[in-house]
Amino acid sequence: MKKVTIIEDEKNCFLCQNCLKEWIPAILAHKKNYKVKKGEVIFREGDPVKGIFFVKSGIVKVHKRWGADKELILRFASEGLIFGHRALGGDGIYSISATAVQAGVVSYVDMEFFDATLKVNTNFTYDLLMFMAQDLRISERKMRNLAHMPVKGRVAEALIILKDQFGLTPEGFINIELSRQDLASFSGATYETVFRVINELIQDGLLVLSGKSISIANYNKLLKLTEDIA
Amino acid sequence: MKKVTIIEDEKNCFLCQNCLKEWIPAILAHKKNYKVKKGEVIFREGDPVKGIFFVKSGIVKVHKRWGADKELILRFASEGLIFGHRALGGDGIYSISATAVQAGVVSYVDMEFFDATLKVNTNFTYDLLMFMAQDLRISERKMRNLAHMPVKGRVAEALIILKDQFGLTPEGFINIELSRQDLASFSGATYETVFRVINELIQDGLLVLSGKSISIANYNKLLKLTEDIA
DNA sequence: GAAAATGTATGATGTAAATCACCCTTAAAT
DNA sequence: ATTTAAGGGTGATTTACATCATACATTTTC
Repeated sequence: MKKVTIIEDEKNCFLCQNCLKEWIPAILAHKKNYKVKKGEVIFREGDPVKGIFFVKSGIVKVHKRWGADKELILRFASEGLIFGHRALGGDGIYSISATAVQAGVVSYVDMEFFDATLKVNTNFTYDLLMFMAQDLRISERKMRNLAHMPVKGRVAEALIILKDQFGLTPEGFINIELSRQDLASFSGATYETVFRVINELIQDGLLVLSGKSISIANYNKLLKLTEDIA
Repeated sequence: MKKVTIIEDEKNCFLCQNCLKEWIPAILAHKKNYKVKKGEVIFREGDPVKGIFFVKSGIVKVHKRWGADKELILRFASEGLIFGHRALGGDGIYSISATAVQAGVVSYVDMEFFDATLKVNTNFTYDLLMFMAQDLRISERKMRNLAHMPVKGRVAEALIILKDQFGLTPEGFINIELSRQDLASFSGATYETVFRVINELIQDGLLVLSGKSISIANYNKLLKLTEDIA
């Protein structure tokens, strides 16, 4: 990661916007900005925890591996989102990896300073608590899906989540460049199975492809695949 | 749920022990204690959120269903643990169900009061944040396991978690009465598959059964089944 | 600009785990 | 006390996925 200096920094800083005005100088003094390239690993599962990150621009995948060549993408952190915060109160080892899937800039503060920020800015702590409750609801739904929902439903849900998080291009395609392998890892299935499922969804007129871009042609039918009433 | 009055109530009250002394009278004024029978539903996925619960005694399973007859047990709340807190900052609908698996007493405070408690007791909010970060790490590991770990490993991990949380009886058995169906739901597999896997584990000398009770005969081998290095 | 690496596409084969089926025991309910 | 329900045990069958194999396209690298 290459360190970069950004002149105007308060405007799109997650911490600055959620903390006391009086604390902003402290944030600016501690914060470091890093440029990350596509595919660059920010930290790896098992690494010692050094601090907390925020996405300034670009997209970061948060993932966990199994064995040598299997991974599960837990979520994508896009502009304004925090990542690495699951390390709070832990054993000092990152339980997940973070890798840029689209080049951008990430902000970083060391753990000690982040902890001080929480203790000083009680409103920020409260807001973060609400945010993490939301994270937990999403995780638990995904757990249930992995245990019981067929792959088709999981792919459908993955696409809906991506559409909600990243929106659509002017042409109506889901606005994220994602490899098929990453889409498979996000759905919790293999590349080949996801490939076949997508073909079925195209046959049935729920999706339309254009190169790597995916467009949702029938949202209601796609949504129905994510529901549990057979 | 039958409401019960408990005279000495500060001693084993999760809130009292983590909040400011000055706040305790407010807690005692708002808190309600309910007796729950084995199998009794405390709240159901989809119900409107009314408040937050704490286990005073007994064991509560937190679970999420799929279709008519499939469920996944997310975790067990035992003495002193909070449940229902994922509702914080949500849409006012419980995303999970809570059911007693062993009779006991649960405490309850309404959402409004809990929210006030968070705002007044900033240390409590901080502690809860750390607790939820831990919850998130556990959830994400379980997600990864459901996606990639074979059932044998998941059953092994379930048993280790149960042993860590509930300890052992004097005779060395995992100290929780759990139906095979619940063990299967906690492992994210069907009753039949878990039954077969347990038999294999007995054959291989990793487990010993006595009626419904399970004893871990070879902890290291069991632990090895939960690791990802093939 | 050749070579290596990475992503995409698709059929054939294998298998882990779900589903179905049945019976048997124990606990709860009428 | 007899029925009903709930949990436990076990084999046979099915299936949804993963795995394997192979080919081609595209991007990156030296």
